[in-house]
Amino acid sequence: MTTMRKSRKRDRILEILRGTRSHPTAEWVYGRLRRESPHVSLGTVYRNLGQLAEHGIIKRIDFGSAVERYEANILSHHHFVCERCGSVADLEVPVDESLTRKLSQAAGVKADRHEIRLYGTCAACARKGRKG
Amino acid sequence: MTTMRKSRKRDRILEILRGTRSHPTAEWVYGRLRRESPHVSLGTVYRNLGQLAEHGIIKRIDFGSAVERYEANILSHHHFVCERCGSVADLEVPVDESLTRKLSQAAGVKADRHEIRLYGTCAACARKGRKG
DNA sequence: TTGAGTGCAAACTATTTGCAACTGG
DNA sequence: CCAGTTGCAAATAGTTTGCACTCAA
Repeated sequence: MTTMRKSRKRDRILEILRGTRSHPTAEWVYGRLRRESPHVSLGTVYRNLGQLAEHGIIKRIDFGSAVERYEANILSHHHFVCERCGSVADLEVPVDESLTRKLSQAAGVKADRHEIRLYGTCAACARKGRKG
Repeated sequence: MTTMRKSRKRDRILEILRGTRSHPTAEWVYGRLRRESPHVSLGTVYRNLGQLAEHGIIKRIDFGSAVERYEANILSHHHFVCERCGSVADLEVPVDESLTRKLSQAAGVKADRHEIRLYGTCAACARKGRKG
């Protein structure tokens, strides 16, 4: 993680992201930024979003990898995701179906299911030492 | 969603997936399948995994899109994901931090945070009609 | 001055698709 | 026989990277 110098582009990218309630893609941010900086490159947007995320100023939301994963267990269940190696494991705990209704009502949305993801370090990675 | 004929390859793909507790990628399944069918193509694996998922026989785990999304809200919060259009919205409900510990203990893993994702149909999509 | 930031284009990776041959019902 | 399945290769889509140039500290 390198130190961050100040940059007009990055500032604007952050402002754009802060100015929306949606959870935009890099492409969307690029489109917005291009209105004021027609020559900005998509690479710059990716680089800056990545840096901002690395510094904890914004968040990237996905499973930590863009790769699709599949599982044969189609019963509702939750997952544990290792933030070091990206491995995924099923949680051996019962799913509280009523939580979907409770959360939906509280949040004012219409959902028919929910999934919980626990994030941490898996046993294998923990064994390999504490450095990141 | 087309009808599914029986196919040796698809049967094996399903068996391979059922034979692991990991949550493999298409590439991983491909590697396994190639041990017994050296000429199988990656396209076949993708097509079959996709079909099995479409028919609800297996599950695909991700946000419904392989595109990375970013958000400026770095405080812990949950999300609502529309299964029609893939849009993501923050849930305006407080996060129960103690749930991380409770779930971790019950599942026997070491996690330091959790995230809940509600899945359903967003208001905009619901308005556009019931067909899907 | 010097290392970070940028535009541009090329490279990469994961996934999808067109096509001709094959196969199950 | 006919629609679904497959291998192969080419095409996409999203993301990353090398390079030369610019800019901030």
